[in-house]
Amino acid sequence: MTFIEQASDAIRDSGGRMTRQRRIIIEQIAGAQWDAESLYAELTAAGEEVSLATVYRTLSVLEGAGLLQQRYLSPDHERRVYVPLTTLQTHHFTCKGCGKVIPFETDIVGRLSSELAAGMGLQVTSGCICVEGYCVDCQEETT
Amino acid sequence: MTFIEQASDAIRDSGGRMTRQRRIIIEQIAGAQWDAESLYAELTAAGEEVSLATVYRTLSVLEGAGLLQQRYLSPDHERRVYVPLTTLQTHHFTCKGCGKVIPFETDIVGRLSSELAAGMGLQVTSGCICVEGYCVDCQEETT
DNA sequence: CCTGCTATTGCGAGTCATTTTCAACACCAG
DNA sequence: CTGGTGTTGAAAATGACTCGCAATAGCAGG
Ligand SMILES: [Mn+2]
Ligand SMILES: [Mn+2]
Ligand SMILES: [Zn+2]
Ligand SMILES: [Zn+2]
Repeated sequence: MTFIEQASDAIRDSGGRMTRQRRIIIEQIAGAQWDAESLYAELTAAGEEVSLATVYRTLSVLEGAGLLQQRYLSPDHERRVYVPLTTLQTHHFTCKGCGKVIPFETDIVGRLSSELAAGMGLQVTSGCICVEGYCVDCQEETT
Repeated sequence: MTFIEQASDAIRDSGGRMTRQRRIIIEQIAGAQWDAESLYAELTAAGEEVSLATVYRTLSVLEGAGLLQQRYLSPDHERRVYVPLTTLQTHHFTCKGCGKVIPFETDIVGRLSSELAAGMGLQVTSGCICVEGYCVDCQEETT
């Protein structure tokens, strides 16, 4: 079952409707992560008619359905992106030099959850990891 | 050397001036973490005269000097707080049940930095880790 | 196919934390 | 003291959303 089918089902199962706007948004985000503004810009540039408010609303609906997760790309909360859960659950490193976003995988949230559960009895339900610094290219430049 | 002395030195060393407003802000944040609005409310409640804009600006200056670090208390980055680097409490767990914020210490950012440096050559300069879930009390209630 | 109910949309207005503008002010080196 | 300039307060501006509401359009049922 594709991401788009999953999304349609999830929306219909909760009494929602599949609209033209939702369809184009879902198709666009099926392949990669997007933040609301960029996704909106991309769609309108491609001639699709949809409003920014609807992009925000649809991303929120899909997140509620468990099909997307929101992430922040840098520690200072610059940009909120939504990642489809079909892609591997990654976190992001943002280069302060060139702005490049480099995804990486880690089970650090899982490890932290275990530590907190064992040590303090805390039950972690969600976590956010954002790191920034300098990529290989930008480290060389400053040398 | 106290936090206040450190701050004064850092400000003067960079060509800045120690003003009445900066002094009271520095004294207040020397002991604990604050977000800008709360710090402002606390100071004005205590009869101190300072503007919210100056609170924001001073926190930013101190962060630039390396004396404070900003943190978000929950994964959805609701509240930004500044923590003095003299205290060791570095990260925060927010309870979704009662709103309690529980600080904890971990070298998990350090470990992640090492992993990224070794594996991908990335140089991490700052990172943010925020976790939320349920505290011990709130776990019991739902049982 | 119609139809009607109501979920959804578009657009403007509203939020809200944070930043900026700019004229008045106050540090502090000399 | 005093001038130069770093800082401040108040208000306006930002930016990233979120909301209100009338118009629109899915879609279940007939
Ligand atoms: Mn933001
Ligand atoms: Mn974070
Ligand atoms: Zn780079
Ligand atoms: Zn709790």
